[in-house]
Parts: sequence; C-alpha cells; structure tokens
Amino acid sequence: MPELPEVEHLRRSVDPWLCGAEITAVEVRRADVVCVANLDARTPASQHAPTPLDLPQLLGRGSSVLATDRHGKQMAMRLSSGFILIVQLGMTGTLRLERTDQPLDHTESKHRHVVWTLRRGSHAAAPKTALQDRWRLSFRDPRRFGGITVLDSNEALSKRWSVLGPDALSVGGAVLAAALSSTKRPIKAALLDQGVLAGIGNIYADEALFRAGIHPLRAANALQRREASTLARHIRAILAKAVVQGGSTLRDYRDAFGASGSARQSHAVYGRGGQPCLVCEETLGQITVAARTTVFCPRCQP
DNA sequence: AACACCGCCTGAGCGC
DNA sequence: TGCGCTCAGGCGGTGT
Repeated sequence: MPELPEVEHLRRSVDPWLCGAEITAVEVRRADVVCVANLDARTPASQHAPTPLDLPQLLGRGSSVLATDRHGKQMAMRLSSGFILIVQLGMTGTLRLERTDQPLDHTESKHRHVVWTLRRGSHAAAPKTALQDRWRLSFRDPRRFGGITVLDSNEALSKRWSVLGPDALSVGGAVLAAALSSTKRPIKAALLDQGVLAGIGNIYADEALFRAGIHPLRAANALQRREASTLARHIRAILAKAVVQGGSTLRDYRDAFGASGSARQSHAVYGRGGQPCLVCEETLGQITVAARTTVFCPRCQP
C-alpha cells in the first residue's frame, strides 16, 4: 500500500538513472494500465482513430527523461517530447530498475505491464557503475489499481495537480487548518481525501491522529488551530522518517533495485486493533471510517 | 455541492 | 498439502 513515502523514496532512487537517459524502446504488455488524457480532444474528428494510438511513442520512445516530480502519491516523468508521464502506484504498484542483461524472473514478469529500455545520455546523472550504460525500468502492478497517465503539457499537469490538496510532506499548520476548515467530515475521512491533503493513506492517517491525540471521528472543521498545527507537525515527521527508511510500510515493499526497506516501520496503532496501546495500555479500538479500517486509542485520542 | 458508497483486482492469510 | 474463503484499499464513477 504505497503512500507518499514509498512514492518519494522510489522517485529519489530512480531519479539519477532516469534524468538524462534516452528511452530506446517501450514495451506495453497491458495497454489498459495506460491512460491517455487530453489527446483525443485535440485530434480532429476526421483523423479519429482507425489507427490506434502509438503508445510506445507516447510513453517516451525516442525521447529522453528531463526530470521527475511528485505531488502527493503521484509521480511525474517529464519527457523531452513534451509529454509528461504520471505514475500512480495504487495498492501494489512498483517501479524496478535492472540491467538489461539480467533475465526477467518469470513470476516477477507476470505483472510487468510497461517496460522502458533506457540508455545513458550525454548528460546522464547516473553513476557509471552497476547498471552500465543500458538499463530497464519496469512498471509492475499485480492488482492494477495503479497506472500510467500520459499528459501532453505542463498545463495539463498543473491542472491535474491543482485539484489535489497541499503536499503532506511539507504541509504547515496554517495550510492544514485551512484545508480542514472546508469540511465537516470526520478528520480521518478528510485526511484520506487527496483533494484536501495529498499523500496520506490509511496507515499514516491513523498513525498521525494517534500521535496528535485526535479522535478519528472528530469533525475536521472543529479542530482547534493548535490541534491542526500539532497534527501537521506529526504528519511531516512521520512521513519524512518513512521516506528515509524507504517507505517500509508495505510488508514486502522493494525499492527500485529490489532491496527491502532498511528498517521496518513500527506502527503504533495501524494493524493493532484489540491490542494494548503502547502508551497507556488501553485496548485499541477498531472502527470503520470512510470505508476504511481505523484503529485508535480511546484514552489517548478522546 | 458535498458527500457516501460501489467495484475494480489479486495475493496473503486463514480455517478446515 | 491444498483448497476456498475473506480481507486489504486507492480512486474513479455513480447515486443521494
């Protein structure tokens, strides 16, 4: 269950290998994980699609990667063609970097839906070791809740990200308070809404509320300014720590090189319903909020 | 307009 | 050992 930390950790690990690299080939094994936005509207009806879209070209074949970016759980790859690829990991998505001479494990390959072949460009930032001059980037997603979206411009990206709330990794108290003031839903539901705050999923919502001592059913717009600041501080701290640890929230999370997270994240409440609170030993309660399992301490989160 | 809820999809974990 | 069941949940679409 990748949340912001997994996405950011992944972005940081692939960025040096992607920036400046040329995409020599793109293999689309499952076209239905690719969404092409905005392009159809620009195509005159007379030219409309007896010819299927050239997905490999749209996904970067023949161009190079200029930069990577992220907002919330969405990662972007800016291409020299002007197209921008949005990578969403969904529940089970990952990116994997490998040498091209490394055989693809059959089981692993089963859910590789898009495979990019990359070559070191003249301005490549990647270290001159390990992967040599050619490498392969795979988007793997067994459950297919994630996907790749092709955007045709910076404007399209700005528009897409403008509907998201502020990025949770750097959200300040005042900004969070403002975002929460717009809804009377339970605070837990608001935190999960990417339009309110971008990047928080079920795990970190519960963990942040626990540390801030806020009950998950409190109305979002009823939080005191001070509580919003405390919550924002805990959100930033939890996420920043998890980014460094390699987004170890997922039991079998692997970074882009297949290495497991360095230190298993210890969760104070997530997945611990019915067990004693680590602070006060009260039995942790478990309820459903916004159709998500929610664990909290009745005593620490009044 | 704001919000609730459905359903997509597969692997892990469990009981029998 | 192995089968079948349940659960997990991000997010877009639809209903209230």
